[in-house]
Amino acid sequence: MSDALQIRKAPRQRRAVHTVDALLEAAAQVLEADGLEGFNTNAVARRAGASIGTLYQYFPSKDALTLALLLREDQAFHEAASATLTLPTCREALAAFIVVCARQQLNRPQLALLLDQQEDRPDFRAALHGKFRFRALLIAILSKAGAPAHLQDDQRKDLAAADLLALMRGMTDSAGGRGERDADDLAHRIGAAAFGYLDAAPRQM
Amino acid sequence: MSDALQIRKAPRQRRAVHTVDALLEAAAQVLEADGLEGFNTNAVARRAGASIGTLYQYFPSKDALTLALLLREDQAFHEAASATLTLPTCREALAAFIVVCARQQLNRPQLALLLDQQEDRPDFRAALHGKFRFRALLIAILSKAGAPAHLQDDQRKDLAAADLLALMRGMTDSAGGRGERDADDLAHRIGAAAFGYLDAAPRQM
Amino acid sequence: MSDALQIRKAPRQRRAVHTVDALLEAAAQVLEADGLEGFNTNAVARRAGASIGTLYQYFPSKDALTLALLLREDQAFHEAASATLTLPTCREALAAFIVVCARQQLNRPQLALLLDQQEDRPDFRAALHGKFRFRALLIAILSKAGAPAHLQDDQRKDLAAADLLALMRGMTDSAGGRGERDADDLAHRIGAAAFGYLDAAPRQM
Amino acid sequence: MSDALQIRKAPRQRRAVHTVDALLEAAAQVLEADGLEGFNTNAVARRAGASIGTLYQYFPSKDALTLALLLREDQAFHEAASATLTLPTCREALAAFIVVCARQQLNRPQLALLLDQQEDRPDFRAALHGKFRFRALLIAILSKAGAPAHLQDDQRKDLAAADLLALMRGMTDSAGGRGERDADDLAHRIGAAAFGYLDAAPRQM
DNA sequence: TATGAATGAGTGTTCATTCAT
DNA sequence: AATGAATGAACACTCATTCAT
Repeated sequence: MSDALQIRKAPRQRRAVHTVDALLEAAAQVLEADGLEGFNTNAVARRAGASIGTLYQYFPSKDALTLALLLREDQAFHEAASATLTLPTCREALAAFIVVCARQQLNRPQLALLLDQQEDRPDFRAALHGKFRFRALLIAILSKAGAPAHLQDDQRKDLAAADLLALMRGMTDSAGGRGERDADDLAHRIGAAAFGYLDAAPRQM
Repeated sequence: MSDALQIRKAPRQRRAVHTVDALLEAAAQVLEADGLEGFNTNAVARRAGASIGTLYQYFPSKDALTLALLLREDQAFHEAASATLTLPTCREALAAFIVVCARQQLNRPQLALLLDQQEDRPDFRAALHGKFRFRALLIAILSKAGAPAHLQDDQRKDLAAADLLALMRGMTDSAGGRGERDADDLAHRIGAAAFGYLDAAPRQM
Repeated sequence: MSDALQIRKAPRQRRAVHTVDALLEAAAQVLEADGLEGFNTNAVARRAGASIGTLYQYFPSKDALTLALLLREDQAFHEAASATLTLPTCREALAAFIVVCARQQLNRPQLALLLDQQEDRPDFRAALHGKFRFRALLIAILSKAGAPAHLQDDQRKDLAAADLLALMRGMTDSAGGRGERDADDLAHRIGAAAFGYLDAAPRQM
Repeated sequence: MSDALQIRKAPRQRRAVHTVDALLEAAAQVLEADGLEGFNTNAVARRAGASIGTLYQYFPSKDALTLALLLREDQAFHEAASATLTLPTCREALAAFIVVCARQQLNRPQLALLLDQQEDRPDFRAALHGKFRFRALLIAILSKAGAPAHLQDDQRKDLAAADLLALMRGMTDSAGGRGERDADDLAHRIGAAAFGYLDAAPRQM
């Protein structure tokens, strides 16, 4: 279980690097085109123009392939999202973060949706810092100057980060599914909900 | 495609009604316990104490079974949600609607999550008025007295309904996945985001 | 691992019983004809005139099938061997035991040889009392009247039983491989070695 | 069939000799560590620190590798066994022969067991004089002074050699499998059976 | 000469679905 | 109406072997 999700061997020759790339891109395309039910290793290999044996030389299992795709897709996304941390205030950073997320999602919406669902699988959760890295990012943003007073508490901050992430994910997935293409408009609407969430008074219990 | 998703025959005898109920409840339990990957017709029949042949007498395909389960789960939910239409103002109705959704989701969170995902399948979308019924409901709520002025436009109302639904779904699924149990607290947080969304000024383009 | 080797479901209808029998006999024939390397589930199903799905309805894995075959082959053999316990003296019982073994082995020599090898697999050892039942039998025989004095010690008895079993197995497998057909002659030669073994003075250390 | 089992090319350079040795030793280790089911060419090459291509430069097939290993393991063994021919009497030579066998087997028991089984494969039998060489040796021993009178007949001598070899193989494999380490004690027990076999009167038919 | 990337037939196994009883 | 035996296409994965570099 531990190494069953790791890449099997690092490609050394240039040809091999190209093959791995082709396999990952093929995986993305199959997932987009045929959904989870059409996502099988034979189809991925075929679309990559590789043999099934080649696929398994680099990925020890179907799950390892999926995970590698997840990581690849999160890569650039996470870097862009991290850059928002340089902004001084909570509101600025959050707004920028939302824009980054919306753009990412509308880029390849079908793919993003399916990968979002895969990220929730417990075995992936374990092998992945991804989701949690995004949450950590959001927590850092909520710790910046100008954050609502009631978010001083770490526990509340944690919950707020989870809520905001979920809200964003829900809205972006839905927008992607409906074929929206204007990321900035989507970001604006998400921002409305997110800032509404932050500015609301906490519930009195 | 036309009848492949319809129930095969209406159960006439009381015993048959009971069998169908048992099959649906078994389907729900298998889905909750073993997830999508453990959800297969043999397992459902076994858990229902019925034979696989019996299952196929009432459901012409696995998809028909899934769809029937979806409808069953939406039934009570939809009724409770409809009741909120009796409330006079938009804010009251929306608040009540959110409470209903949160309670529904936290009732059987795992099941609700998986069914939410199934609802997105294109073939189900087509055969299902469900999702759209909820959207229609929400549109009706947004047409009540006290709704933001910028939602006069039908197209904007449509978009807002989709956004709010997505936002709620994202937050409830996430809360359910984290094991939250306090539906009213969850509803309060969702409300914060939802009303924030509604009260925000529309984007100037 | 625990139930992966057990039969999956007991056949209820007469047709099913027949199918299971056919599968086991097909397994035996494939093993005899094509050896371990030709022994695969598809070949077994094909020879049984069944589909691969049917095979897996009764045997949850290839190993379960192999194990079931092992048990089937040991069944009659073990019963006949047990009957030798009714004989009064150690020498009579052992002689009879050897005859039973020789006959069993020369009956389907190729099959017996391959099954002997399978019996040594650790996972089968665990799931099987078989081999040990034979050893227990032999130990009981060595405890009868007329057994050599130096076999009073339980540990020595144990070792002697293992040695005799191994000796018999080696000689019968070899005879079977060479195509011998005269079980009584083989038994006579085995007896010579076995009684020589028993009558020899233990080593002075 | 003719050259598929032969070594592909004799290693000329010293480096190549070393490579072949490393491959054979790696084969032995893989066989010991992981059994027949873990014994594959990729694993052997990896353990030898060579590439799969290199392996196939020296061994045209997996079987050729196995066969070469068999020959290597028999080499020293056969030489030691041959030396017993210098002893004058049948009993002395046989006793010495047994000791040599026991020591060989307990040296690397797991390996010896698996190679014993491979030796029985028909295609190996054909390509191998090994087994028969040992039988020839034993026949020579049985022709020495002091051999039982009833072994004058060549056919009987042949059968006795086969029986004794099988008996020894059975007992040594079993002892090795049980983890025995005292080769001399094992040899003593084998001797008891072997001499018992020789001294017994032939069966009257 | 050595490498390791690539191949693809083959194997174990699952599961939706049918149909004789 | 209910059963459960049977089917077989489909899929994950392995491994002996080849060949361009």
